[in-house]
Amino acid sequence: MASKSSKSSPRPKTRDRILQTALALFNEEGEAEVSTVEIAAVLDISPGNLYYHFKGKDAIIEGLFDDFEEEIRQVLTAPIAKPLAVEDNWIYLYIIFEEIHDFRFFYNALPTLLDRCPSLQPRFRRLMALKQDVAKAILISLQKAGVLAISQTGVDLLAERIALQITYWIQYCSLKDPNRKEAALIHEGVFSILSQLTPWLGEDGIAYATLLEEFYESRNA
Amino acid sequence: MASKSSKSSPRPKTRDRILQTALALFNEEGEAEVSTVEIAAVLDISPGNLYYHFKGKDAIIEGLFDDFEEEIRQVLTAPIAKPLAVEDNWIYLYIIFEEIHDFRFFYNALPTLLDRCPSLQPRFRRLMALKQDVAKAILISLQKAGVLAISQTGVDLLAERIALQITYWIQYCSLKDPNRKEAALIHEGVFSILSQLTPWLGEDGIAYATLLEEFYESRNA
DNA sequence: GTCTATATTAGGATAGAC
DNA sequence: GTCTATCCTAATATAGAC
Repeated sequence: MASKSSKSSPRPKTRDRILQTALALFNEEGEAEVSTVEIAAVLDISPGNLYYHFKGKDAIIEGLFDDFEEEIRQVLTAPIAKPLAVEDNWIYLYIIFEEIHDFRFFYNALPTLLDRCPSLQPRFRRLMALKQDVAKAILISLQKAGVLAISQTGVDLLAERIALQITYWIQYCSLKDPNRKEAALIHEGVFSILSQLTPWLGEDGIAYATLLEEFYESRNA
Repeated sequence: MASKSSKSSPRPKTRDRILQTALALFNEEGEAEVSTVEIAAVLDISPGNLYYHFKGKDAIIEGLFDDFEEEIRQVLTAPIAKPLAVEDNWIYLYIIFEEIHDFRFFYNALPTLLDRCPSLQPRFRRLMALKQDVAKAILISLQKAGVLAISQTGVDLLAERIALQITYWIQYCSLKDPNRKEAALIHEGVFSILSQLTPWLGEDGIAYATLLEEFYESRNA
């Protein structure tokens, strides 16, 4: 019942090519600025053909969301295993950011998009909640391990702020500087989020901050 | 050279009624979903009349931005006077949030809107930078006063996170729960932002946290 | 599955009378 | 300043041949 965009069939399937091209165009120009005709033109197929595969633009958007949801769920449901040290969670942030970047057209007009495709509303909301829950779970495990000296309500607030920052970091940075390279942008986002934990680390805070800055600089040259 | 939407002339001026109605509709349904014809219909004037006052929808948007920019600048350029204690800055947060809420249609599709109205791009970017600069200035004065135990780069990071959170808080909360009342939403946003300062307050942190929660509860009944 | 052709609609925008 | 009437354009969507 979900979309099979993976390696089930041999041929280059038009349906998948449509999704792929639509995604690229949406991300570049914004979903609102891209018409079905344009997608078809880029693919060098007829609009009629496109409509054979998708009932319309909304169906394409839903198809793309299927992919996004699947990938993001994989990331979010996997890592609830080993929190280790604070700095070991950065890899998940990276992956989430990359996922969001890949589907950034979606995040660039969330309210508009969700009320044009009401079926996506609950699904997106569940993803947001899941993201925040995972953040909270990680924070709590760090708290219980004595790494984070933070109160219970502090955890809730922090988890929410982190979830918000993850959601909008890429858009915010792109607004400030549209020419920013993806890698640098994501790297800085991870750094910004992790650096937020510093003041709750007590004595280890200084060491952590140093470590974090080294990590940050390491990719900045 | 700016828009005169204030009390300069006696009559109820159609131009202003257009702006006012457009703003209400944009906020409710999203800018993309509102046509010039619809605006005219709600106002009970003809589309032709609307086009007499504004070259088109983009001109209306720019007119609204003029108002927004003016108001937000007033707030942001005024307060650089007395930072006092941490908790005294909450009033500015309130006002900024209300301003953003009043023009939320704009924030709900920033990337799309800005590349449809390129003239607004540098203006909006300046506003974002100003917001972040003000946040930073306040944080620095608190730091210098010995209230905030935070490093120089810590201030930069914190100011950026705060600016981001201000920008997107309302949208984020509305996505989670569309029925949330404006007042509660803003109140919680102010609380969330201020609570972020707690861990840098050292010994006063506990007192501050308590004070903050009382402030939060006080409006929550 | 894919094409060509075309129907349908709606939004943006203007001309000219009042 | 305001209205009526109308045009233009572009996007969505479908029918029917290949």
